[in-house]
Amino acid sequence: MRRENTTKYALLGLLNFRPMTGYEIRQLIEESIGHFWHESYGQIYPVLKKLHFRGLVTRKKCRKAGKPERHEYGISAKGRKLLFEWLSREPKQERVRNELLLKLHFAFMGDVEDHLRNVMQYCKRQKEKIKTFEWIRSDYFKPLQKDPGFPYWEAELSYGLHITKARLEWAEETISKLKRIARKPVTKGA
Amino acid sequence: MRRENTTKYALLGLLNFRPMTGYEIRQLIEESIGHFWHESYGQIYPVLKKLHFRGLVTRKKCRKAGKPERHEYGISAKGRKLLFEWLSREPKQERVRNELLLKLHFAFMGDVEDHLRNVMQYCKRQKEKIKTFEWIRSDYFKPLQKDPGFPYWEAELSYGLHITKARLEWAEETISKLKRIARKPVTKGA
DNA sequence: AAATGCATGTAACGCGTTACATGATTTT
DNA sequence: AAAATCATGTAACGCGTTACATGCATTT
Repeated sequence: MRRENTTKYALLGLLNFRPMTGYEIRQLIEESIGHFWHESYGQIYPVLKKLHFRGLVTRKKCRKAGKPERHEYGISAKGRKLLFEWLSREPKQERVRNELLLKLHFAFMGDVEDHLRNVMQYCKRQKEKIKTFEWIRSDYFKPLQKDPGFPYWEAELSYGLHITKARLEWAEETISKLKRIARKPVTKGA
Repeated sequence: MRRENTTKYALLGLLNFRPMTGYEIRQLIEESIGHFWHESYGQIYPVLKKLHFRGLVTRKKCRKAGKPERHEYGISAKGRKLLFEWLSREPKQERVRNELLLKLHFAFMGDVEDHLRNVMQYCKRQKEKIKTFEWIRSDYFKPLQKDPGFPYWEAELSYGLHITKARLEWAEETISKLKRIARKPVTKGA
């Protein structure tokens, strides 16, 4: 079983909203699905090229007034068919690699303070994320309420909030645990 | 900034528990840190070879009675130094790619039933995971209580529980949302 | 003796990242 | 005119996966 290039489906899905250039795709990813997906230019442009070669997207030179030349890509009927076929399939499970937890697994070998600092940093990031999510919900989502995609986007956001809050809770709990360890090293304990 | 091969640190960390063969390493990963880390043989063996070449691990032929030849690797002083140096550094942030959420983002383009099925599947897996975690806590952890690493491993497990419960909650919430959509498609709604 | 399983590895492949190259446009 | 920014790409690299190869030991 060969590995599946998911990038191509991400691009097809985005192009099914509207035609876009590679640059716009990247920007849209950042601002709309950045919480759970990423693509780099070094991936986007070659994949677009390949999709075009395979007839899954159309490509149109378009030069807007006072702008450098750009290529606008749009999904083709063939591409849409492939996208729908992929959409109907079960998502493949992500394989996680959590470096923070890996380090914690070895933490007793090193300095507690280092890991405490790491978890505190982690904790801070979760708090920031939650603020962002709440901003999205209250401001960014306003004009989208009538969109057929809205309930799904709401579900995505909710995912982010649930997970991030869980991480935050864990981090706070773990910080106090690490603080106890730092005060009372096991090698010296009763 | 070149990409960092984390596999090498994972292996060094595990070998710092005790000397092991590649096969044993793989097994240990599966049973101890499998919830947040993975390595394949095709990665483990070459990396061990490279680590040996660089003098970060020692290698010893060891043939146990009635067993095929095997190589046992152990961490060297140099390797331990590198491990500790890595341990003290801040973990690099993971870049997520959540295919389930990506599909949800495009879900309104396709069939609600497909996505409902996906989320239900996801929900089921979370329930199973929670059971596993609870088994680990009640049974697997028993003999480890006195280990200096124990509080950290407890924290790891707690991470798994927090996250998995959050995912489960989200899944249940999302299932009812999707069921509502399935009954009342937006294109026909009031 | 054959089949299965254990254990160790190599080879091929391709995804994805980082760094670099290019040119046009806007700003200073 | 120079610097910064926008936009589009290519090239090199290497991590990690999958598939394959090998050989010994145990089971049937």
